[in-house]
Amino acid sequence: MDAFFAAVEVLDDPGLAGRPVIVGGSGARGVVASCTYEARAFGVQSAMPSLRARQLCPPAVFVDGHYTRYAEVSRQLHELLAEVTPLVEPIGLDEAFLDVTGARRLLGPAVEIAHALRARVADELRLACSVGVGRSKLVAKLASRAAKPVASRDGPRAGPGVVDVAPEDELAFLHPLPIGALWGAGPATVRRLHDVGVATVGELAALPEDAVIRLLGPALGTQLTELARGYDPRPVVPDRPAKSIGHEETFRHDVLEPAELRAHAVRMAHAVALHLREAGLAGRTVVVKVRYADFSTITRSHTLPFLVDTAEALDAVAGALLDAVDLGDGVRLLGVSVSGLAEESPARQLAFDLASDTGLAGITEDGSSTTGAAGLQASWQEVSAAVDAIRARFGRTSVGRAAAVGPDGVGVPTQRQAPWGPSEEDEG
DNA sequence: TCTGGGGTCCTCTCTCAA
DNA sequence: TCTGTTGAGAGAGGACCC
Repeated sequence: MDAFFAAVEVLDDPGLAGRPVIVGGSGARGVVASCTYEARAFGVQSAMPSLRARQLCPPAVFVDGHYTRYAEVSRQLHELLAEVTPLVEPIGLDEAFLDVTGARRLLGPAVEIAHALRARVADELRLACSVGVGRSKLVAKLASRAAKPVASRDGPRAGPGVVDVAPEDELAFLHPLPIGALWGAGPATVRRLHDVGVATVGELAALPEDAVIRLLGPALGTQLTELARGYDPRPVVPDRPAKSIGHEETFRHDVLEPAELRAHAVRMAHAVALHLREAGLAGRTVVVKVRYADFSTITRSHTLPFLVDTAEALDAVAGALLDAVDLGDGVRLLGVSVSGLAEESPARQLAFDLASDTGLAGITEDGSSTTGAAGLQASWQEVSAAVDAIRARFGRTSVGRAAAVGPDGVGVPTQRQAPWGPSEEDEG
């Protein structure tokens, strides 16, 4: 999708059409999540600090964003894509890979499917998208980028909309591109390659693979060499199971008090537990992430011998991990996440663990307590199920623990509408 | 300029058991 | 019993994606 979040905002408020619109956290710690091509003409980009964006584009209209609305449009988009082929692999809310190998007999060549898809998205969602057609994910992705509109000082210039790269043209298409165009080559990798005089995909393709492996390690070295030579056998995978679920927040002001940080941790444990149960999942590894005032970041984790999905069990582990963390000059961001996910019922697992009497001791060497994690999981499981049932009937904010009251004052932590940093309103 | 949030994957180090 | 090797798993950090 082209400038997805910003385009949805313009769709919902036509008064914004033709103006530089920036969706993101408008506060001092916010970043740009998306912006219209009118804003891009001023040099504004995604992930740019909002303060910088404001300097570059004084006439910009800042919108805090409406995440649930974007998710709703995304669902409509994916329903539409699923009508083309069942082989749809979503990449975030606004992108997807489609394997149309099997759809070609019914719908025609891939490039025709691409044009038809663009027209349907424009008709039914009233949004613009760009489509790349290629033999591999890499080529399709880069082709879709080439199909997008271009921001210029005179206003947005329409792109081709659809770019089709034939197999025999792949290397001619890939090799002039900057190295950062390759999937997996971010700023750090680009720097390392620039240091050895490699700036384009073609220059990387000409290097011996073992030299790239020595520079970047076996996994990334092999991957980038193969991509640079046009070899990308990755299939389109429709259903990727989640590997972790978490929640993190950057605070308006650095947190210095342990008690305040613990209160945030309780709230986040509730948010994560809710998300886990809604997904029908439970996890074994609890991870706490702390970002300090100087932006340095640490993580602390603990793997339990049993699955948990209740806020109380998550909070017991997260709290013990947090107790062992030095708050330093203040904490800017706190995150709680769970990995080692499984669909298996925690109740069944726990019954087994209790029966075999394994792994129910505490986790910290200094004796601080998470000894309750197993007991809490067992005792709160039924309560959590009952709370879930009440929320399913009366809404997510109908019931919750007082300790988990969020900044918006509701009794359960909710997914924030605009998860890209505190807004000006928050800071006011 | 001063850096969000939700994720995935890779690498390195350490510990423990065989 | 002690030592060295190896592999698995956990923990931590970093890079990357949208």
